[in-house]
This record gives sequence, structure tokens and C-alpha cells, in this order.
Amino acid sequence: MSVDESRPAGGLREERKARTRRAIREHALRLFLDGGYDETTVEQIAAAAGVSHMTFFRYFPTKEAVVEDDDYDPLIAESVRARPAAEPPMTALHRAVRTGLDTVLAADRDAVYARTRLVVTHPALRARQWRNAATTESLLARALAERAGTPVDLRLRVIAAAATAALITALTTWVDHGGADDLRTLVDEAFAALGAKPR
Amino acid sequence: MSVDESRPAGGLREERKARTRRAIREHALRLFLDGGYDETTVEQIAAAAGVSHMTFFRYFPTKEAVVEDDDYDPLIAESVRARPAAEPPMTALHRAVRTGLDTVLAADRDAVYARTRLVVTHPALRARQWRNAATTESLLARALAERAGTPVDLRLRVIAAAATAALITALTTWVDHGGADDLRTLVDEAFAALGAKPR
DNA sequence: CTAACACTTGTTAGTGACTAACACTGACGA
DNA sequence: TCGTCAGTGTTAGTCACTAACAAGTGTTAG
Repeated sequence: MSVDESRPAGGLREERKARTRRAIREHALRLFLDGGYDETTVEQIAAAAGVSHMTFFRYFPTKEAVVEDDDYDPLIAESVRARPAAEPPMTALHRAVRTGLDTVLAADRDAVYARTRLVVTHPALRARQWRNAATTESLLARALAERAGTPVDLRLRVIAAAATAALITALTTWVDHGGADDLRTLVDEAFAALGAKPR
Repeated sequence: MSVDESRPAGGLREERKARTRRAIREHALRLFLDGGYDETTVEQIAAAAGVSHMTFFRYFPTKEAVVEDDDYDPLIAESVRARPAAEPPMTALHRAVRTGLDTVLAADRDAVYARTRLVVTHPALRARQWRNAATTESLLARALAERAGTPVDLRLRVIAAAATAALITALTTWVDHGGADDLRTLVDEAFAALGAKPR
């Protein structure tokens, strides 16, 4: 996510790229929600966004990638590092996730729900999400390790993986109930099941 | 996996099918290990097994599916149901996984390692495995619920998901260390990180 | 034993995700 | 203002996967 600082980020090129990226993503999500994920071809998305299908793949490595939210993980990792070192790891993750969630939900709850629903519902996207979960986990494990000043070991990796699993389970339940529940309550319950102290 | 009982399972057809299925799987794994997963095409696997690529897809829904081990999950679920109802859920899962693992490892440790290595190493297979993890989880959650005589709730689902995550983390570590460690010890450590009592 | 049937397979033709190569165009630095 | 090069479109391909039909072989009723 680092931007080449030697070139001003506000140049016409950068701006254009950002706009194209946003356009592709927005049109893709709209088309997915309208006509279904499988039924929507990359060609259609590209056409809707006014680019060729090659350009699509230059911005997103796969069709699935366009649904991902890449900003969320680093945000949580950051939060983890900010937690006091004395806090038990699972509790630290819980609170970090809560913080991140509050931020994201406050911004655009409906968009988050729509996207989550898409991912949870569709097998291919779900699989993709889990693949990314591996990245999330090592990111979180490293954050935990840095916070505690210890090396990354099996214990921390398991805790990070379990926390990710808890979060995903909460998200799945959220969607299964049609978004009726309060997601934050579900997350709290999920972490409670892993023995994280609520406070 | 249920066989139509109205027809004897020992007919020529059934036998032939079983042989074809085994042939495809074995040739596929050999080719994957030899030349890499991506580099091996379904066409090549089919040719090696002496069938057309259509036949391949009639036996396995996707290229990835040929690597999966479908017998393992039900085996664990069975083990879970056999655990005493008084045992805490995470402990029950731990012991069930241990039991299943002992069985599988005793049979063909090297084959298990080779297959696990393939899956852990390759992103697409890894993703697929985790997609199945969703199935595994609901299977385990249901087993836990039946054992305790309670409905499946968020808590049980989270515990099942966390256990699966712990298992996968242990498997990943196993492969990362080149299979040098004792897998059962790793699994014990992984579950210990989730607070499962060792005994 | 044989003929009709059911099942399995191969062939062919297609779709759609994704890639490589190359030519073009326009923004940027000098 | 001009050369450079990042960003894009076009074209032509590979490969996973599917649908439709034709052909072969095990099974079974008569």
C-alpha cells in the first residue's frame, strides 16, 4: 500500500488510476448484487467501467479480488499494537477487532453488510476470504508478538487464527440472521466462547 | 458416500469405477508432486489415468478436489459423538482430533505428509481446504451439539471453528518444519493455546 | 441366451477467467 | 517543446469447466 513518494500523489496519472480503480470496484459490486456473482463476467464489469478486460486485471489480480477490503487488516493490526502489553493476547485481539469494527460500521454499515453478504453467500468468495485469512493471521500474530516483545510462536499463531475464525463466524451469523442482530454483540459473544474476558 | 443397496456393490461396474477413481487420484498426486500443481493440467492427469478429461470431471468436481481427503472429517465427527457429554467442548474436540490423527498417521504417515505439504504450500488448494473447513466446522458443531443434547449455537460454532483453525495451524507448522516435529505434539500445543485442558 | 435397458465414457464445441506480446497514446520531466 | 515511459487496448492464446450427443459395455428381464 506504499505510494512512491518521489512522485507527487496528486498528479493526473495517480488521480486517474485511483478513479479507474474505484469505478471498476463500484460497478463490479453493483453488478454482482444485481445479477449475481457467477452471472456477471469480467468483460461486463470492464465494459461498465469503460475499460478493457485487460485493464481490469491490471487493477485486480482476480475477479474475486475486487470484492475484498484490503484496508481492514492493517487497521486491526495497528490497533493490536496499540493495546497494553500486559493484556492477554486474545483479549487484545478482541478489543482491537471491536475498535476496527466500530470505525468501519460507523462509516457505512449498509455497504459493509452488502459486501459481507456477498462474500459469505458465495463459495468462491468465501474460499478467497479464507485464503486471505492466512495473511490476516500472520499479520495479527506478528502484531501480537511485537506488542509483547516475543518472537512469533505456535501459540500466538493459533490464537490469531482462532480469533480470525471467531470473527468470521460472527460475520457469517450476522448475515445468516439477515443483519438483524448487532454485529458487535455477536463479536463479543464469539470471543467470549474462546474465553476472552469481556473487560 | 451411500451406495445404492438395491444393487450389489461388488459388480464389475462398481469395481471399475473404484479403480478409475483411485487411478485418477494417484496419477494426479504423483504428477502434482513431480511437476507442480499449476503446471499439471487436467488433460495430462486424464491421459495418465487413461481416461478423457470429461471423465476426470465426472469423478471429481474440480481439479482441486482430487487432493482432498473426504474420509477424515466424518471420522472426527464420529469420535466427537463418542466423547462423554460432561467433557468441555474444546477438550472433546482435542481428544477426537488426536484419536483421528493417530489412526490416519499410523496408516500412512508419508502419504499424509506429502498431501498436507501440497495443500499447505499451494494457495488455491489451501483456499479450497479452508472452504471445506466451513463444512468441517458445521459438522463438528453439530456433533458437539448432539453430544451435549443442546442446539447448535454461536458458541459451539466458534469453538468448532477455533479447533479447526488450531488443527490447520498445527499442520502448517508441521510442514514448515519439514515434517521433523511430531505432529501430535504440535496439535497438543495448538489446543493448549486455546486453553483446552491437557487431560 | 439374448435383446432391451441403464450406465459410463468419449467427442465436440463452447464459455469464461486469466496471460503474453505488441502497438499506441498521452502525461510528465527536461 | 520533445523524448520517454507508464497505462491502455487489441489480439491471440491456455486452461478449467460444462452441455449435448453419440457410442460402447455391463446388467438384467424374458
